[in-house]
Amino acid sequence: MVLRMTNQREIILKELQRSRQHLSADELYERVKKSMPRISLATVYRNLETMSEAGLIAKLEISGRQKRFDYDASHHDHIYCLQCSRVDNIEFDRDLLGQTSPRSAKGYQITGYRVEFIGICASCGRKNSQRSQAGNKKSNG
Amino acid sequence: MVLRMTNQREIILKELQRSRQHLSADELYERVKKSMPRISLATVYRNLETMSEAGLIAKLEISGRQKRFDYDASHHDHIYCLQCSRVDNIEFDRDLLGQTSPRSAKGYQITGYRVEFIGICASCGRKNSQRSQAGNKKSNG
DNA sequence: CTTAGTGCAAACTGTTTGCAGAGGG
DNA sequence: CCCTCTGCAAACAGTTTGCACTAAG
Repeated sequence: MVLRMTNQREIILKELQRSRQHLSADELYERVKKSMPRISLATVYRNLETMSEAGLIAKLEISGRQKRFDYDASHHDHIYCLQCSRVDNIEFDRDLLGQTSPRSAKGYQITGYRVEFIGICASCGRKNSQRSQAGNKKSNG
Repeated sequence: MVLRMTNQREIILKELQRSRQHLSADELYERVKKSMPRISLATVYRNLETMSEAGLIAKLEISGRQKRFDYDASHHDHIYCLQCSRVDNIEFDRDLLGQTSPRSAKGYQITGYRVEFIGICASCGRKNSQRSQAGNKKSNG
């Protein structure tokens, strides 16, 4: 049960931190392969799981999407892009929601809540407005 | 593009409504099979997709879990059980969150947000307290 | 040395798709 | 009649697992 700091584990963790993004297992695998070509995807999955259990990183489970991993294990909320699935941190007054949210409902004992913001990221927004500019003279189907 | 009300579609819809629960595609498939044994799981998936696009039902995408479908298509929030994955409706003051939540962040144009409550449902809570009663005389590992 | 961790391939879960034939309007 | 819908099987994406071998402590 003692956690060993293997080469693989270290590289995965460093790559995730270096990215400053919320990467999926396969994105991370592609990056890590560059410095360790024989690493397997299963190892990446196993280590991400282990490290998120150990609290070194956080596992993000966004509705209906591939899991992503966060170099920042502290509790915070996220926003994701409808178009490209990119995930970023978001800050808002979580306490206020905590005050107004119910403590129990329908016999449930409530242990927590998750807030996901949904939107269009800067780069997709830019692409969209370029596209609609171009399409202006034609129709917009 | 015209929606046909086939036998399959009707049975799926009625079964979902009758259940008054938030069922997954395969749970629904098992129920529907009783009155229509030759129906295929693909048909269930296709119809759930079609009907949620048409606004007849709602598709629930809960973090890191199988999709579930809601006979009530109106917008409301949900709570799910950590132990058995059961999903129920929950009511809370959504407007208040709307007022305090940001309208944009990190270049994102925010189009919505989703709140998920997490907890232990009544029946799992009961099981747990029975178990801990029984385990009281021993240790609690 | 011991036992956690690895690479590989194969399994598994949830969901989607291509196809030829069926049936709703 | 047409064209949407169906059942089936096969494909697919993301993730997990069994196994024999490797390496960290």
